[in-house]
Amino acid sequence: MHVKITDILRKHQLSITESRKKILSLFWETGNALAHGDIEQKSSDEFDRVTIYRTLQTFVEKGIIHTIPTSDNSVRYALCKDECAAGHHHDDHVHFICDDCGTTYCIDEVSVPKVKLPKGFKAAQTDLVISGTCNKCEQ
Amino acid sequence: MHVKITDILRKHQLSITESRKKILSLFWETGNALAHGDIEQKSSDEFDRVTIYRTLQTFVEKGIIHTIPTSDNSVRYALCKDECAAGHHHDDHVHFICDDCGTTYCIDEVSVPKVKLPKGFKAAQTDLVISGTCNKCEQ
DNA sequence: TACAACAATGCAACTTTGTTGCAAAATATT
DNA sequence: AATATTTTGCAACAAAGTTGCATTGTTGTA
Repeated sequence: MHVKITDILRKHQLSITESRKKILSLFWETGNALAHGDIEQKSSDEFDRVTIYRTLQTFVEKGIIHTIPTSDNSVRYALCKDECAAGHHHDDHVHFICDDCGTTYCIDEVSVPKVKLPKGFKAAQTDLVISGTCNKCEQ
Repeated sequence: MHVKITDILRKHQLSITESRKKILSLFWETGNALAHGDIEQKSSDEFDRVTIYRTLQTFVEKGIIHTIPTSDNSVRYALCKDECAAGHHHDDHVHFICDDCGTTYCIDEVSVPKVKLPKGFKAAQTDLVISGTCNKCEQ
């Protein structure tokens, strides 16, 4: 498992550091999306806040993680699929945010439908974010 | 025009105040979505920052405006259609954010396609946000 | 129209979130 | 193992958002 993580970093031409390994493994273990705050809590003062900001930024630029827009001023991040390359994200799956527990899922099974835009509008990225109740909070 | 604005406030059982009239008319005049910062600038020290926060919050609760999720930690707000009621928003149109000029459009012509979710997931709200280049920034 | 009841505003103080520059430490390269 | 490069932590700051409370403004009623 640990080997896998350093491989990912190497693959994206990033030097192997403690913080990058730790933060990347957090995403790996959690499975779901994480906000900056989540990472700060889970790494519990292991790293400086600034380091987390910069690491996330680097990961996004390199195509290791992608952002998920939200309406509550807490952008979330999730692991990209292999197809993602630096600068060009291909995350055409749906994201689901649970109103109860706050967990953010990547619904890989469902892909974002293509949308026709009015003349002159050119789409670069499309995000479909659904909020509601997840399968754990549902009774 | 001014009559219309007070009517909207009255219709949602809100008392008519200067700040509410001003902020609501800003949305009306602009047509596009506005972030908190935009409103702060456009009302140029006419009101306290706190008042703007609270006014926006009230408008969302009452169903006068709705939020548009973004990936840059600057939630935007736009006028709801008539069908929106307090607590229940029905904004099933697409939102477009221009990467160049930052303008956020409500693309009313296009409606959000329905999506099948895995078992146990119940959707309350669906947001389709597209970013790219708008028809003004396109040459 | 004036008055009482209520709601909204402004202010101050504070918390949280995000940013920048620079010296120290860690990583990579030879 | 030694040097060049990158990353980190610290400090200081800027921006964004929140809360309590006294003051002001709004509404409904007499």
